[in-house]
Amino acid sequence: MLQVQFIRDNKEKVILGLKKKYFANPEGTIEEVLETDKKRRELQVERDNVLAEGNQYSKEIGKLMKDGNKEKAEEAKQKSASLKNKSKELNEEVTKLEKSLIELLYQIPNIPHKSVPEGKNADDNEIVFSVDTFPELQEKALPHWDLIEKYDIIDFNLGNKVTGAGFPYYKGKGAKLQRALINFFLEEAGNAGYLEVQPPILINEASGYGTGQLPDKEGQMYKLEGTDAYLIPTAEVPITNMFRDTILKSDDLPIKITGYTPCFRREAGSWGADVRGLNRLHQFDKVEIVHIEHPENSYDVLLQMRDHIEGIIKKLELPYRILNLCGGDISFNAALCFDMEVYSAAQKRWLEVSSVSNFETFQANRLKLRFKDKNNKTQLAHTLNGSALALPRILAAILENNQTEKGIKIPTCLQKFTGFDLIN
RNA sequence: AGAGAGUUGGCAGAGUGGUCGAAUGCGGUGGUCUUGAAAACCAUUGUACCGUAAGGUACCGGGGGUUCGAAUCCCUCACUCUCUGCCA
Repeated sequence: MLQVQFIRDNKEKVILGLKKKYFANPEGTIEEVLETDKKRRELQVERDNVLAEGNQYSKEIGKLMKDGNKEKAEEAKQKSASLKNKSKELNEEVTKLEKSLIELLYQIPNIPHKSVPEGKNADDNEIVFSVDTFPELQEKALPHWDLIEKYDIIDFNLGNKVTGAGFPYYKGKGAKLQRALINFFLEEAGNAGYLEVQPPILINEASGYGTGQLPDKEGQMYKLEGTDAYLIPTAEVPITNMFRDTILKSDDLPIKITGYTPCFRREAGSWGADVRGLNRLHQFDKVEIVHIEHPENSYDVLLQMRDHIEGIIKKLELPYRILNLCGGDISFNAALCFDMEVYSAAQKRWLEVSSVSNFETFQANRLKLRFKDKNNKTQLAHTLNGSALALPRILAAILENNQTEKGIKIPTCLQKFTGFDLIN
């Protein structure tokens, strides 16, 4: 959520940013925000004045009662009572305006950073880097959904029976490979200085609002009946919300946290031909990295995070590319976002395996996540996060790219975790 | 899940209707003293909104109510602790 103060001070900049994001009717929305905000402030002053007057009377009454001057006290009571009614009315209006202001602000996405490319959709994303050599597969190369069956390492039908579509069983070497990937990712993050946490995988509504999944993406999460709890769509939610309603000390920053969790996504409406096999699931595993940073450092840090993720992909020996998402494709919350994609050679497709973003103060404002700066002033921190990494598509790419006649070769970096070097 | 007791500022802990944004202690910050440090002493030390400022308003777990006036009384929800039950 943008700060009203920021919108007030940077009206034109905000409108231009919203246009870059292809937000409908930026001028009208911003105008509405500013008007609502102005009215709110005016009414608040009025209400506060009435309350101040009432407080004066109350103090007076106290004194008069003590002095035993009942008549005058009664008089003052009458006046105070009428003021009270007035302040109640004003207060209701202020509350109403505050509510509509917040609702308006919830609809407004983050303003893109200046280096976000212009563009309407995924075709306009800027390719920051791409490998130029791709694995050459034998003629009979199989897509991963066939390899999975051939080696009996993942069972979708069992998942269908026990739970439903998109909840596969990993079996034998498939399950071990999953575990190896999780361990490998966590170890890499640990070596890079991240504190490992194991967060809850259920979150409450306040947390959903804190990181921006609510109110707009409610349909993407599973809600537990009879509770206000949701299954997490990403570890970002429970990890970043660790710092909700927090004022950090200056030297607490930077904060770097990693965590492995399963992630749950309803993916309502996006089920179709493109999502066979591991390409899109309702439950999947992911290791996430989260930063809380000083505003001055956040863009350097974003690149460091990108490097970290790139390093992991390189160690896995997967062909990859890095995209700088354009204004039309970048997510609601992000100011700048890089997508990392690996090439899955049998499908002949790029698969998104990570997304690393700087939210600047957009999340922090909702979270009330602040820190004391050098001058002991309280200001909003910057939050960043990235997947490092999401498992299923990495698995798909490993299976497809590393298939040989003898079986599937396990990347060297994983072998100490799997205990085997071939799936056959 | 049942019974009882709680929830106050960074922490500990007073405060049961008016001058309480809140005693006191600890901690933090600045200063005096000292060659330096400790100790001692003095001052200062919550958050948010409005305002150029002076200042005003709100906040004592969340929400609602009673009252001219609520940290204090009432209702409700959440959480914590103790005992009982259950349990990986």
